Amino acid sequence: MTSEQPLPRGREATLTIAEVAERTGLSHDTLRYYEKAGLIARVGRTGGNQRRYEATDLAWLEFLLRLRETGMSIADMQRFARLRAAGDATVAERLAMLREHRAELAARIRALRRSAGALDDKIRHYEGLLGTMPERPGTGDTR
Amino acid sequence: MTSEQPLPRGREATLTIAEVAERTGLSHDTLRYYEKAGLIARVGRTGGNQRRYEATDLAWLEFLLRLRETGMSIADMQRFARLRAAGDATVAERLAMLREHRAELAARIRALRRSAGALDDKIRHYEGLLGTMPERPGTGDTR
DNA sequence: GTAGAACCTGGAGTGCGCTCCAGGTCAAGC
DNA sequence: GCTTGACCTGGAGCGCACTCCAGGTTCTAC
Repeated sequence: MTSEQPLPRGREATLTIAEVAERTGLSHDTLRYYEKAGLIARVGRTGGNQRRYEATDLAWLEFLLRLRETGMSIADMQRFARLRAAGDATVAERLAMLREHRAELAARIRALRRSAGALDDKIRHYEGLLGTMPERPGTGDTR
Repeated sequence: MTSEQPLPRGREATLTIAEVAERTGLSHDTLRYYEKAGLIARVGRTGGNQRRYEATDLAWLEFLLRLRETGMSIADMQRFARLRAAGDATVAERLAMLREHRAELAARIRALRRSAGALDDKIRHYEGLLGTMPERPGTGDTR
């Protein structure tokens, strides 16, 4: 044992990049890219410079994934991450960002539902052309 | 007047690329790109080779826009357009494409709603931190 | 008939969000 | 101690869906 003790707390509490990739569905490359881009703060390292993610890193990544899934750009996530890193003084601004994003998301969902309706019309039109019965009435009720 | 009569039917019935761009929100470049990519059949031309769109072209473009809005890739729209161009024998295949796309869309909408809920939780968390009243309860009811 | 705006083509360039690569270092099991 | 697989870095490359450009032609209004 040298004087180096890379990870003080419970040895079970950290994850390798492969484990985080598995849990999040992100690739190793994307995880490194997100870190380089400043979406996540520099992750803890072993003495040999390999990443060891903590639970908080994982939780933050999962939040980022939700933002991504709802269509937030990397640039906006960078802005949010910067605010978060700047501390409590930015809470109001972060809240404003989330509210705005939430409103855009609501609009997107409404637009998708409208388009879904139009798609259903088109599908019914094609079914009429074929004289086909609708397939399993109610395949995915999203209206 | 030469022997050329570029557009036989009613003169009011066709649109220039600028007019179609205005109506669809697509740029001139995108309209030409879609044509080159085979998303729309070659549009009618004047004697001088300038595009004159007909009502059916516009209707098809609007359908394509709906597919695009619901997340269909250009490659898939190309496939659909090819089937359409091939005639009635492909109706069943087109219907299958639309049904599959519709199912994916339903799944996407469900995922977005789930994420919207998580976002709402986060927003409430931040509101708690600030001791703020929620802003206009019910800004965009999408749950 | 002419000016200026609108349009044409082929092809290069752009921004986004990754993804891949080369050339190394590190860690874990035997 | 060695092997083998996992990991590291900086930077190049990619696929998608456009967007821009150069250099030329056409249309419309006067």
